Amino acid sequence: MLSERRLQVLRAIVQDYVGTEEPVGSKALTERHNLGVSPATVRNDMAALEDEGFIAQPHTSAGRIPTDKGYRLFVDKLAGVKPMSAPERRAIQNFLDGAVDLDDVVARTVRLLAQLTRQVAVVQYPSLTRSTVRHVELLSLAPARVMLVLITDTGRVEQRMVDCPVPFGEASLADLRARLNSRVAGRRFSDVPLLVEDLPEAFDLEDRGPVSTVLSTLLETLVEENEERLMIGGTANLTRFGHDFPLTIRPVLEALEEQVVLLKLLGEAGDSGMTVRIGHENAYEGLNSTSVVSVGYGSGGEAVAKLGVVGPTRMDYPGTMGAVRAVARYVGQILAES
Amino acid sequence: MLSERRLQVLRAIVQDYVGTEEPVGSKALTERHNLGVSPATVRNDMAALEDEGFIAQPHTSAGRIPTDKGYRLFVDKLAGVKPMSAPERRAIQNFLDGAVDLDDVVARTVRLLAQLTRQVAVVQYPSLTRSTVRHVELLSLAPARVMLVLITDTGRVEQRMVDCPVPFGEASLADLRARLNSRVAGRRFSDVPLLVEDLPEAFDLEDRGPVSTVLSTLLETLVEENEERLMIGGTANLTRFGHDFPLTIRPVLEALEEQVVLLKLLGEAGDSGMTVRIGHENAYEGLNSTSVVSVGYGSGGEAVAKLGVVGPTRMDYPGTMGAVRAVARYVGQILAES
DNA sequence: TCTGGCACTCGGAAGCGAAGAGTGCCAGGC
DNA sequence: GCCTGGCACTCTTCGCTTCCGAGTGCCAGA
Repeated sequence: MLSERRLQVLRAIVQDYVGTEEPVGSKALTERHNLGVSPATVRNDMAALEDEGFIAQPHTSAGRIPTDKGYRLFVDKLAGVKPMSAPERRAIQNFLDGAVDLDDVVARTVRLLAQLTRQVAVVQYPSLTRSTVRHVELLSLAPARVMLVLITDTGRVEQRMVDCPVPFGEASLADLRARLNSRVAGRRFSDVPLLVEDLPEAFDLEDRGPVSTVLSTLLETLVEENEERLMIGGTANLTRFGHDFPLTIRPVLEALEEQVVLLKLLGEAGDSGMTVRIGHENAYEGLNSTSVVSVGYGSGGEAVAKLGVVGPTRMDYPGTMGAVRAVARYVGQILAES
Repeated sequence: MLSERRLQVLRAIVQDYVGTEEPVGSKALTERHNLGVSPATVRNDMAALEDEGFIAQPHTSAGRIPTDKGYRLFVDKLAGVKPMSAPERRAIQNFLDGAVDLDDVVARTVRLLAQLTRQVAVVQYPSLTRSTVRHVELLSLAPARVMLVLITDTGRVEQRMVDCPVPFGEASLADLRARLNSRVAGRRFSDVPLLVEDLPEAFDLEDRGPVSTVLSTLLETLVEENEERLMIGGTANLTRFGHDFPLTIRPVLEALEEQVVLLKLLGEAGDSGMTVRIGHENAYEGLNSTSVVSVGYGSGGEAVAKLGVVGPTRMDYPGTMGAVRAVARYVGQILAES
């Protein structure tokens, strides 16, 4: 177990390194933080911290920088979450309040997060399966062609074209619409499959074909993982990443382009509470020198999707976590209101 | 006027520079292209080209690189559009054919363009005002709350929430829906305002309020410029930009994040045919060292939106133009089919 | 008008040395 | 037993000089 002072030393190293972006030495540490001991003592502590793998030296005659393990300890034990100031909170609320629809909410959230944290922001659209159905609409566009529109309580809208094997009468369609809505409106999407299972039986034999086609499309829409959309922003912040550019930034940009990777990234994060993945803790290789701070957000108490930021492992964790948490909270409120 | 050979020299310089990314000297030129003259002669030609402002020297003892003006001449007079090969065309078609909805078409187009050109791809969603109405749907979500859903012939769907001042009866809503569709279905969005102008008069006095509210929301949706959405991709290709990284890449990333800037960029491009904007020809300062190749695409003969790529001025113009043109053509076909 | 030759310029790479930051270790003090 | 000041040592960084070569411009001759 590390002594109290050694933890203080580690905290000081992390803070200084995050601030200056340069390896920090024993002398500078004692000058900037009054630890009450001499540089020589700090040196001993540093040697111990290095033995334990919390810090490392880039090269022999340089200061120390925290390792992923060091950041992990810092986040878990040494630093809290820095709350947003009142003006900041007001600004967040004002900015988000101006949104006109779900797309706008998400877009604004991305911008906001990117600006607050000066990092890359990632916001997932409220997921279908965890939302509840507000309304299902069926539009007859052509005799054998129906458009299916799903509206969620979070304001998200999904539409899908359905080509029926045989024409579908307007009356039957209205019937289906009515029955469908009376069964599923207000229910969770994940419950829908069970709720509509026996629906075709209520129809005449001739209509069962089209009804089944529509229903199976509906179910498809629900399970389709790739409908998990997300939006990213603030990539220009990547340029503040480090000095060794192309090598660092490239894989990150590539990862950000792969929505699958990002969704997995957010998906892996714990379901409740804030998750911080540091450096190599990220499964995806390209993000090994980045940290991901993410948290769920939702209209009620329950999370319907996640949002977060991607930044260098050398980031201001307390501040970033504070911003992410605050933004998630307000987005949840906005969604609940709409 | 420049002699034929001098134009050849310019063409050779552009080609070599694009290939090697290094200033090209007179000796290398004569070796790689059989111009039939000696380096000394080429040197004279180069001096002339430099006088005219088509090429420049980064520093005294280096080779020449093309200026924006040089690229302009190259694009206008010296190079054609390189057609895609048959296998490439097939690949494009196959890739786009798999799309399930409009979002998917746009997403796939972006990926495709980025991969083909190895540059940043920008694809604008089919614009509302230039499309025609397929269907307008009104859903009653609550007594005084209506959801307006617009469906275009290109498959695009827009929805908007409408809060009515007073409750709106189900029957009246159905009436409005029917009248609205019979008037506007199949018509161009730009004609809609005129077509619905006198619609409120057909209703009872008590319903005119809600009807007007719904209609004005409809019109709002149509004119709202910021509803011009677009998608970008391939930003990882920016890392192949140049050696002087942060400085070059930063403003470009910033520009790409500003949808307004990009829309303006595409908007400025000529309405028909391919447009190439080279370096300083771009109004936006951050893109002064990039070129933008864009072209309109559409389901019929007419362009409903634009797509293009953003890359370094030092790009393979014939190849890029060929790819952009081919992709635009196939996207148009896909939209027409759906 | 083109060509070969030649002197000149200048940027980039390589080599060298001094400076400085930071460390590890040790002996002595509290 | 822990902390401290001192000291020798290690490396990186920076500036300086030198050298090399690519590329040019110009000129005289074919």
